[in-house]
Amino acid sequence: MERIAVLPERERGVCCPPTLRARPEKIEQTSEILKALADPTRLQMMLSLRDAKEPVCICDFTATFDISQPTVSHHMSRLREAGLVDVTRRGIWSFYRLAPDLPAATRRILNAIG
Amino acid sequence: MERIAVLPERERGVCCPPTLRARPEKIEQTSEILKALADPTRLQMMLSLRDAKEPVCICDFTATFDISQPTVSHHMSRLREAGLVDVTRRGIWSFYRLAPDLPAATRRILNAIG
DNA sequence: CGAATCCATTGACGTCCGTCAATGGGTCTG
DNA sequence: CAGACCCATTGACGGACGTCAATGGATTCG
Repeated sequence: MERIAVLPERERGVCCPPTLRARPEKIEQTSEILKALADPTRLQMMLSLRDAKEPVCICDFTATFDISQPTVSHHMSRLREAGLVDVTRRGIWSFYRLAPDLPAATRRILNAIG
Repeated sequence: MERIAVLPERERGVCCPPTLRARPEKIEQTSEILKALADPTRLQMMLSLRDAKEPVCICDFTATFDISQPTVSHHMSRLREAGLVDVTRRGIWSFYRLAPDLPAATRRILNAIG
């Protein structure tokens, strides 16, 4: 059994709680963002919007993914509630784009993905 | 009503499916990583491990978070199954650290967070 | 107006998730 | 060996999630 990097010495019954640098509120908020991204369909949507030069409409996503139109709408609602996305209606169509006021950290995560 | 950036012109019944750049398999895999991170407790744990100079044991997390010991173990199992984390047992203790072979993209996400 | 198109909402269903109490297996100390 | 300590697993439960079929509102075209 190899000795992995610097295992700390310990005494029974004594714990060394790690210091939590981030505020709990911030953690909660970040985990909401991650929840919104943690679905294959929504992730795909977000990457499409990230790389799109123009806003994209629901009908396009419906044509792309192998899921029903209500499900596409449902996912978009979740992205919107998470503040990741932005709608504009024009006639019959609903066009979506990345939220223009996306926090820097969120944008970093999005760019880190792929 | 203001005109948002370049809304594309559309014709009824004609869709413009966005091009999907990432392979579906890769998307699925990334979303698994995000699922593993998308819980406040696990996110906190991952950030602690990211910033820790030494491996951290379960008892420390149990002392830090306001959840039961089985729940702490359960979260660690999920992180391990996602390949994000690595265990070493020493006597009574189980020490965890970030997986040494963490993919570059995963590491970027982790650093992007906070 | 009537038909067609796009989209959001509702209701329902099965599955996964986060949590705990209880239990048991390992390991050290006296 | 007996007791204390650390940890993983199991089983259970309520809640959230992903999906669809059905419905209806809104808008445009003929």
